[in-house]
Amino acid sequence: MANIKVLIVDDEPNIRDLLSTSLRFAGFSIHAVANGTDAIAAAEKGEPDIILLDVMLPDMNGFSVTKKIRSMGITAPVLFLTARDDVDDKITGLTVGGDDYVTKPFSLDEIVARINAIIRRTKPAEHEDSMIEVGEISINQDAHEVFVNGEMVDLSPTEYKLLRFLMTNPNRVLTKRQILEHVWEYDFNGEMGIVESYVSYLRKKLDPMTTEPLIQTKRGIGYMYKVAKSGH
Amino acid sequence: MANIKVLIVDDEPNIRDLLSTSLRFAGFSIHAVANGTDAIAAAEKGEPDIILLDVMLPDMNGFSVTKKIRSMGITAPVLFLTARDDVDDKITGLTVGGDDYVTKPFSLDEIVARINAIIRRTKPAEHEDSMIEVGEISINQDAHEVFVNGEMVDLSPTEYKLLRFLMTNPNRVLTKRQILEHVWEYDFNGEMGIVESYVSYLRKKLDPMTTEPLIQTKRGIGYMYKVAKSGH
DNA sequence: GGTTACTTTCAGAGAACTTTGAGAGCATAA
DNA sequence: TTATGCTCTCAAAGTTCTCTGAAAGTAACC
Repeated sequence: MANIKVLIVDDEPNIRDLLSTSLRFAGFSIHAVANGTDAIAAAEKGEPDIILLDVMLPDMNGFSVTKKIRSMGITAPVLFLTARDDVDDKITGLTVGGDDYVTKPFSLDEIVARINAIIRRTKPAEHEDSMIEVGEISINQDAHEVFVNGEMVDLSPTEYKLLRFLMTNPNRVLTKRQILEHVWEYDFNGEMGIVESYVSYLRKKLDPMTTEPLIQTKRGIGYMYKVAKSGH
Repeated sequence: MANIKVLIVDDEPNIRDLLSTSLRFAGFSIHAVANGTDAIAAAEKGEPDIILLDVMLPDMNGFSVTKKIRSMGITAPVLFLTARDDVDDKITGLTVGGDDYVTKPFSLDEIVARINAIIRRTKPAEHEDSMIEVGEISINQDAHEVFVNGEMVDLSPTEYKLLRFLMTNPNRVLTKRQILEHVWEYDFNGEMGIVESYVSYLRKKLDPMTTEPLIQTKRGIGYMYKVAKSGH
């Protein structure tokens, strides 16, 4: 993957750090600022490939920022961060370009998935594939569709995200905490038992269609999506 | 392996010494401090590759320390040390990026394994292989899987840890006390007979699949994982 | 051989962990 | 409103693991 530059704009330091750290770890180049004025300056100077933009900023709102940078000839797509209540026609109307939006609180895996989806759409040359195929299961990330040996399976949103996270880390044990922190929203306050529940749901739906169970339990640690090594 | 610098942050002198000594022995460069303020200074000056950070510190908690050093542009991954009770709800959001956590009381072997796992993930270039291969047995540390002559063996968590410790010290006699101190948690209060029990479990599972017994008894001292010297 | 000290193995109680089902609460759609 | 689906919690039931203690086995030494 080419080096993708992401500009993060959020006034809450917690969110900014959370996003910076985990997107940097996901392989993106990060520049983070706290307000609209800095965002406009950074967009002009840094030539980001994508902008993560909080809609509520202290000095101006995200839409004004977008209009301003677009008028400057910067076409980088914008991924808006917004509170759930603010998702009205303003946003849905604005996501015409390559833009998209995510509601707070989000999950880290969700943000990474959305960024990749946007890059896929806007830079077809240097993207990652929208299909994830590991073992007997394949996922179409654009359509959110899951196929087991060619047959489609209906998953709830959470089941889908959990499966996607497991499949992007095949043959590696993931602790329940890792799973919780990637798949669930960052302010989730509940118990890890929910991971166990959702693994159970996934197994119930997937195992009847596979030749062998795909999600292995690693007692005392967590779970692992197991695939036979292809190749040597 | 490149020289890995580890910054240890813990206010309990016992724990600090325990960690310093055994991590130094494991080949890391160590710098140890007792509080958050010193940790921030040391992180800035020493440029550690990884930070071992107690969550409960006298002056500030580990979360604040992490935020502070991350906001200074230091991206070193953090391995949090935390009491088992605090894991439930307070730590969510901590293990971003390459971070991980270990609950107190931990075992020394566990700490070394986690550090190596984090370095493998964050510095794929200069890491050690996730496979340990000694004699007829190989261990995949990512998947926590053990193979004897290519065939997989199912081990319990403690059996796995014991075998890993023996295999990282081949052809060296390990006293029962050494084994107890590395494989079991540091506050383990029981008898050394448990080492004998677990060696017995391992033999029962491994010996039927090897050409000769691999764990030798050194009467009056301890045990040794024996391998024929492969031509250098 | 006989004695002693150490080691191996077994069996079992209790603890820890996992799986699953039932259901409350909530949001969404008809 | 009612119906449907989803998320999450809780608890019961099942499973596996840990550790202890005792009995049987083995090596070392006199």
